[in-house]
Amino acid sequence: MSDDRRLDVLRAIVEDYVATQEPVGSRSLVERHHLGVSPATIRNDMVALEDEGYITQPHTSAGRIPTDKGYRMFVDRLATVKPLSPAERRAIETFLTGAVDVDDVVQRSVRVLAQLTNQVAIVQYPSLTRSTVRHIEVVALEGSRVLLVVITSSGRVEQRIVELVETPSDQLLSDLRARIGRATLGERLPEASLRLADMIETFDVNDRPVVTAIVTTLSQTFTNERSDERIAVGGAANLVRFGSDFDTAIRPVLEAIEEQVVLLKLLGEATSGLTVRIGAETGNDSLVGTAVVSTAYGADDQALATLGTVGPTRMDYPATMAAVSAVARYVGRSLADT
Amino acid sequence: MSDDRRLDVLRAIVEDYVATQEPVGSRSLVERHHLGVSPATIRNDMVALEDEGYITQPHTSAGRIPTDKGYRMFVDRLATVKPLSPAERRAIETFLTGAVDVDDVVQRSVRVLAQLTNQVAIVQYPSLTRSTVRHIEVVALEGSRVLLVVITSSGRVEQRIVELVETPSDQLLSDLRARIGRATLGERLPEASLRLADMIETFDVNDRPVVTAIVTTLSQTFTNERSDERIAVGGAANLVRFGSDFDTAIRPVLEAIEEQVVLLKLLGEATSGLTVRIGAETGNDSLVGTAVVSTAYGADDQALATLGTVGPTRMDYPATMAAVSAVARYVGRSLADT
DNA sequence: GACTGGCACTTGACCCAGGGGAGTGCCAAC
DNA sequence: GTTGGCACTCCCCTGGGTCAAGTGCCAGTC
Repeated sequence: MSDDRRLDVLRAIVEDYVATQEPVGSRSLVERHHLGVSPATIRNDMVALEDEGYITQPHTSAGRIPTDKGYRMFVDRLATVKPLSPAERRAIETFLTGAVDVDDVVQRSVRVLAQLTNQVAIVQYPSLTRSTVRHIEVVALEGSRVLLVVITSSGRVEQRIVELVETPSDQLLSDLRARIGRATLGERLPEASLRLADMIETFDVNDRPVVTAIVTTLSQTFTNERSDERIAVGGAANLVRFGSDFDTAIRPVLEAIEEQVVLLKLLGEATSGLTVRIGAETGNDSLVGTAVVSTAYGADDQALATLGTVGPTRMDYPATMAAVSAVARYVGRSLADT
Repeated sequence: MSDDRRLDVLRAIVEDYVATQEPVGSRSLVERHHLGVSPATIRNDMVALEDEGYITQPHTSAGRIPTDKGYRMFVDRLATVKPLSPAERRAIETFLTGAVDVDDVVQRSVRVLAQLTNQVAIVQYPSLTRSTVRHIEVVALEGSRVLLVVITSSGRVEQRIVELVETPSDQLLSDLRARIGRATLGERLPEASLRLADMIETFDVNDRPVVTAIVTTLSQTFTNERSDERIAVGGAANLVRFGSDFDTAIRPVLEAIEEQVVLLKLLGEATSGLTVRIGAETGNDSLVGTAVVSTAYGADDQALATLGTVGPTRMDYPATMAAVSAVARYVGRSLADT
């Protein structure tokens, strides 16, 4: 028995099942793919594939459907890249150009990704801890309030208002501004935070209260976990495609995308490559039958955060993978411009 | 036949149907409410209520369910206010205190509202056009880039980066800063935008390119429709409660909450009072069986934006209405502090 | 005139059996 | 290794029959 053909059969089963959503039998398989052998032969291959755990039958007299292991094999060895159509490329481009700020980029990319893949799209906001400080501004407001603005290399702008106990002198502020700049410019945020902490003692004791208040607020902003966890979700309407059984198929996903923590886990570590996690590989037991396609994105060569889609395991992997990496590429480029 | 009792019957039907999700018959009605009459009498009342269009039967031999008109009557005349429990009050309070910025306030309130009502919660970000300018900052960045920061009375901070053709002098910038401040401080954003436009001609012709670039960007920021349309949605998992028929009950809502424009329409105009829109009153044909409870919220006495919930018409109106107005109150207070 | 008990009627929900069809596994033959 | 044939399995659909809930109506009572 030829090993090659057996893999061809697996590929055909995955493709057909993804297309029709129905168990695929030996007869329809030979009809739709020119395999050059009879249904009986295919059946032999099928039992072999089933023995190895790549496919399974919902019930005795039904066709076969791929198992998670089958999908994995498909993704790893059988899928051929499916380049985006020019129309799709153009869609991404027109969607993302015209974004005015980082918020906008994220919102738009989540929309376009959901639309391209017909799945639920997830985009993590550019990570703070992985960016560097591009600019810090300290602005006196009315009274003893001070506005702090941090601009990061990823174009993200964070601001905080600090209520001070006394109104600081202009001189102190400009001094502070200069020293903060010297200490943090170009540094990664976590390091910048450390540098700032060291800085407090270099100031006159009288100024300490003001300096401390400002510097610690900045530090907090730099290491603020919450903003590192920000996530945008889109395409919830595509949950329809998860199947008809609401309770087992749709509800868990709906619940997962409400929980930022779960979502972050799903997206996974921002490794640079495209990652596909199928079924149990998602690390979430309640998400049987769902798969996550994710990748890191970043300005330049630096990974800033992750984005991806979550959909049913019976998804069009080549198309989804192409869309995810294309959007990631464009988002990275778009952020570099901001 | 007593009109009073007939309304009592309607109230009982609404309450039972909301509680059980099943058509309610004359027998169970007299059992669960001490109406003091026999099922047969109730039946007579029921045909009257049905003739007037307040209730209907799914099929000939089933119990009655309220029509949209019935719910409306219930909300308008029959519902008794159901004050929040102390635990619920505390939940709102602890959820909203500790919010670091406006973004955070909105995110948290959408969560708490969804949790309290077990419905889909919608919170519109504080409107820009209805706020006034609290502070504007113009900061020179590296090269010929300039950072513009706008702080509004609602605590919202918008920022834009402008790429200029030439590097402006410090003197020009501080002049600009002063004049912009004078022209816009305390003004509503649309008016501030007009004032800025008038300002350009008061500058030296040589400075015009720089001034124009900065001022028009500010203007755009003030009148940016997109940010006026920003909305947070939460509690999508509660869609479960909309019923079991995915296509007719859940999908339309899912689609609606993906579309900002539709959402904004749903929330409706930011009138000051609590508004309940039932079925067709939502103005959206595909949302049969859903109702929207919304209200304006604001700092001080000024309406800034709207928030609310969308749920099935068979919802617990008194509880939902109480939760929505309570959250609105707290959000308003919380924004005033920021 | 309002209320009540009784009763026939309607109708969806549930259960069960039987036929049809798609697909399989196995086997003997090539 | 491949193929056609064939018996078998099991889901799906349909139809009929029962059941329970609830109604509408009517005659009688207060």
